[in-house]
Amino acid sequence: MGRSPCCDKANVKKGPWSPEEDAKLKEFIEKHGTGGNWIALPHKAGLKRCGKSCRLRWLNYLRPDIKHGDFSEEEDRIICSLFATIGSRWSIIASQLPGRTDNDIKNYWNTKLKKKLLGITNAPSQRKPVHQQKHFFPSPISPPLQATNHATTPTQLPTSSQVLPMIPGDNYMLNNTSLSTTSAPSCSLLQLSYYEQYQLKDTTENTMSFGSSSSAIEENKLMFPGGVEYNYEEIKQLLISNYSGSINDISLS
DNA sequence: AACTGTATCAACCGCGAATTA
DNA sequence: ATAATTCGCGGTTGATACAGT
Repeated sequence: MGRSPCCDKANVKKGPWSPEEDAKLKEFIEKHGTGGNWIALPHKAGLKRCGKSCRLRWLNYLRPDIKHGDFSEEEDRIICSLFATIGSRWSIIASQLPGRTDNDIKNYWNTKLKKKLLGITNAPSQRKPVHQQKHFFPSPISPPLQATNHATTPTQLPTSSQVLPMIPGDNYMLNNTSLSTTSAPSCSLLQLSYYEQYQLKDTTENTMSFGSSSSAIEENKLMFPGGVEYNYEEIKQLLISNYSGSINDISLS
């Protein structure tokens, strides 16, 4: 059995919303709320729209606490930190930025921020390896989250103890080995440590974890969000050279 | 001025998860 | 327990604006 459509496609208007439709939807929701049923809402509100379309319009544009306009440096930092940690979980990222919607952040990332950070040009061959990117992630790094939030849902964020930042001079554990960061690892490498626990994938999409025991690497490549590949050995050596602890190697076997 | 390529962003689509009957 | 329904998410598309030639 196929999935039933959420609405009668033939009798539903699509495309941009008119000011009149906006006004109708806004007035209805402000008066009656959503009633917990988006599918029934357009009929009640006198709109020839799909419920999903109404929901999207309200959440992304009409609701009163929406923040429009340019993103601040601080918002950039939060987005980058979270993207580095959890990837393209836009709704979670949006929950950390009051007034911003997941759609907004997704668009902003895809059209501006990604290019700004990766230094992407139209020619992929001009992409720089990670250690040559001056600001692969913004600096300085601030903790994106408080530890007490997001403790229970399946989409939970790492706690602040799981999410670095690593601070030069502090000590950290990696593979049960104590690391000292007195040599002040660069911003890029600090941020790479986010990937160590959560994001590192090889080209066969096996997730790797620098901090645990197993992974498979083929062709010595690491795949980063955005499809950028880097040489594993290169990154490993950079990590090692930036840690002043007694670590001899970062084992992935 | 006309045309073309690129960037932006609102909106749509399909899917999995959650909820309800 | 299970099928149907609804919600919410992330990826993608398409219309429009803008920049460059």
